[in-house]
Amino acid sequence: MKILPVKGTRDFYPEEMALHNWIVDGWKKASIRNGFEEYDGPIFEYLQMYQVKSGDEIVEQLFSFKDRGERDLAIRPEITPTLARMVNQKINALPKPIKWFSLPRLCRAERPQKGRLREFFQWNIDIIGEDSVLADAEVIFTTVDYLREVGLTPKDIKVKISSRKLLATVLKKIGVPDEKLNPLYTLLDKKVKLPAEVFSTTLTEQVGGEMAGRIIAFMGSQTITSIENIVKAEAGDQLEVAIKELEDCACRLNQMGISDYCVFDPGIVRGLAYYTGIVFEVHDIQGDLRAICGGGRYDNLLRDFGGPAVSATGMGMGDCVLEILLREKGLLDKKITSRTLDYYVVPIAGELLDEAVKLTAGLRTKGFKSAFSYKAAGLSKQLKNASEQNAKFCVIIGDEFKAGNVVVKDMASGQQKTVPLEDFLGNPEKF
RNA sequence: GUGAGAGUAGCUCAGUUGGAUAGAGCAUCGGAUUGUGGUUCCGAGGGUCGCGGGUUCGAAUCCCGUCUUUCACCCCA
Repeated sequence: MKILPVKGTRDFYPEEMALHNWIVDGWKKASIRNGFEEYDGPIFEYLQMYQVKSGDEIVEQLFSFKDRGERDLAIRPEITPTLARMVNQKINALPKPIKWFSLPRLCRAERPQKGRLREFFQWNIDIIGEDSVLADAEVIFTTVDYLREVGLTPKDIKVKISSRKLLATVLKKIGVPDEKLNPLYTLLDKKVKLPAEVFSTTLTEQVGGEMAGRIIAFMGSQTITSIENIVKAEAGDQLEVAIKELEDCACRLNQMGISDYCVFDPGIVRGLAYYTGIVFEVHDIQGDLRAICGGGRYDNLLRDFGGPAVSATGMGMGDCVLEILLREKGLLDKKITSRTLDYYVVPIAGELLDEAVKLTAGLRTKGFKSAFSYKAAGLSKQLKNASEQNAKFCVIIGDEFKAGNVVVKDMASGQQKTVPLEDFLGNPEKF
């Protein structure tokens, strides 16, 4: 009976695993050099935890089950609720600001499509307990730090930055009533995907022509300062605060040297309601992929999970879209493989296999990645095997072993020399 | 959950109007090659044509169902 892999899942054969590890290791290194510490939680939690933030419709989009004690559980579709739970549990004991990262494996019961599977990995970084936009800037910097390291340039991607606070205050000043804000966010979030006319008509249906015109003008703003042409800020009001935050953030990003990656874009809304301040997404410049990552400030989340009102800001990046983009940009063409060896030991005759096994074990004991041929096939074939496994050196055990010697061959240059086995094993790197 | 396209060897694909034993390249394994790799040459293995049903003298080919997959919608934490 043939059993297929489950829809929307991936098998990681060694080749794919090597690539996956390369991505995950990059995330990890970028996190650590930016001062984040790793955490993780269980891969399933109480189903209720995911309903707190996102409501009941979320249940349709995750894998849930009952355990034998009739508890409603769910495989984690995101890790932020776990983070909130973990931080809340120890909030008083943790030094602030809390800078944590995680590389969770997540599952969502959605229909797979481009850049979106039912099981995936996501890089998460969060800074908790710091109100300053410096924290938002640091989250953005860490994100760019990674993307830049893997070879993406300002010609490939842009960090589009806006502010939920800005959007909310602008909409209120324009005259949108509070109860219409959330449905409006959903519509505004779709602006780039909809034809301009459809967007305009739908918007007019929701708020009327006059407001719609001003909202469209706001959404088209190229700079932070030009917003005041549409709505006026007054001293001390929320709009002034929001503008100041965005300007401060831009200033920090400039100090950090990544301005060329960043752009103000009031079209960035982010789907869910819990964002409270700066929000951002990274997009490919061509714009034919979904967002590479998204994040922002969510100052109420810990409180919503039964903790104190502690501010937080963070980012999440999935592996699927990232991999598609890197492949399109030719950044995965270089060899990413787990098949490498320091030494490949070649016995020429069957009776020399004993020596090959002993020598290989000796090299491994000294910490060198080494392998031997299982059978004493022709030298030519064994050298070919060594090449295929990307061996740096071959150690040939043949006739010269009668005099206690082996031949060490540099696979890159082809040069080789005969050396006493004892000397070689004593200090392999010398040869 | 809704809609559209696709499914032939491990991979990429060919297969005439429905016709006889379903092919190629790459990959794998073996040999040329009993002391010199990345090239080359020769050979082999590998298929329930996704699965089930129907039409037909005859189906990889046509029809229906189903599964998988791709893309879009919903949603996007």
